[in-house]
Amino acid sequence: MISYLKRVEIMKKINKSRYAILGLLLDKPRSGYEIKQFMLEFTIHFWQESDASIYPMLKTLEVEENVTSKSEFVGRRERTIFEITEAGKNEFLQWLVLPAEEGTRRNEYLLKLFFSANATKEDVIQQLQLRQKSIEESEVRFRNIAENVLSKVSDENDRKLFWTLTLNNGIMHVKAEERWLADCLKMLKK
Amino acid sequence: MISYLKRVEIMKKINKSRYAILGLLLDKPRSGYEIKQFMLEFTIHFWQESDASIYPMLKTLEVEENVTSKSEFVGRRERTIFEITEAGKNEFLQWLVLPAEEGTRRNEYLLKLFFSANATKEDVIQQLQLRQKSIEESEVRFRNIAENVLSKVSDENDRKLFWTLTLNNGIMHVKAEERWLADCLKMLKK
DNA sequence: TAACCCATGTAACGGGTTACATGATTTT
DNA sequence: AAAATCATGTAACCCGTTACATGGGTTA
Repeated sequence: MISYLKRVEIMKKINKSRYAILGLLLDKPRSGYEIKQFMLEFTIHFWQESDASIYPMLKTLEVEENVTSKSEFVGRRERTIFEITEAGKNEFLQWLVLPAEEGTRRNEYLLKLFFSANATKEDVIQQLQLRQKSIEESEVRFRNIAENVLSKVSDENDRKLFWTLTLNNGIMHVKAEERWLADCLKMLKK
Repeated sequence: MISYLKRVEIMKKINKSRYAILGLLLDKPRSGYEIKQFMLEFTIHFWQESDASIYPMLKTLEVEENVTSKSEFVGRRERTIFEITEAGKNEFLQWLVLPAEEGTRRNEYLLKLFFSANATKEDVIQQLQLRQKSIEESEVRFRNIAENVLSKVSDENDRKLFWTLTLNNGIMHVKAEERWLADCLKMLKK
């Protein structure tokens, strides 16, 4: 229980998976599997966790008494539902108002482009087109979230507003990338 | 020497620091320290390496015979200069034409915003303004690269062109982020 | 002569993913 | 009856950073 605050003092760099998970549990009780699914639908463009992070972290949070668990049946299927405690809520809220830290920026695509004086023009153009395709896919995914997913979310206490804002962020950056790609292709074909 | 290709088969996810370093050495021979400095100036917005990656990786690359090293004096100061070998060049070029992999997207700032229904309006606005400040700093940094750094680079074989394109990418995204932040503040103040 | 770069490195630690494993239930 | 999905988990492994350490050279 105690060890967490101690870790913060000593280490500086702490695991943020915990906050992503606590935040979703503050919205409502969920199973590990539901957390995974939710992230795939809503937060994929700015936050993701793998199974191998979620399940162990839920156990850790339970030991720390930040969440409690209970067994529940959906039809005949059993699953473990986790609920946030007051302690967990407090820890989450403390994190929420802290200034966000910037993560390491690593973009392999730009790294390749940076070195592309060593490639043929054809190879560079092919890479750019691959990138265009992957960006288009993101755009489709975003439109899908906007039309099919977010439209079904109820707007208690501005929750939907903030979900929309993060989605908009993704859309803006995708559009910026598209414009930039078009510019690049224009310059290369000269 | 051998082990590298074997690792690729088995593991799938391999270290990309090697390519960033090989790419810079293909440009010209450099010391570890110069590699670090160069990245801080030119690639900071899409690629970074810490000392604790660069120096050990240079040693690994030397064992693999992808680079060779020699001692050099700058004034009285000694440093180890690394030069890429034909083998190293080949490995780099093979990577260069491969499709770029997308890294994990993790943006703590957006994660907080996503959960901001649990914060006060004042806290949210403060976070947005912090973000604005950090984005402005990026913009200044980019302008500095464009005006003071890139202007001094000679344009052998399109090198400068590609360096400019990656810089433009940063600029486009910074502008997109600024517009989005302005939109957010507008929506929140309603 | 103190402060600050230059220059190179290592140990320790936590982070996070892939791959593997299991078994039940529902759908086709 | 097979395939897909639900649901949960572990082991192994690499990744990458922080913190620490060292010592010489240069500048104010």
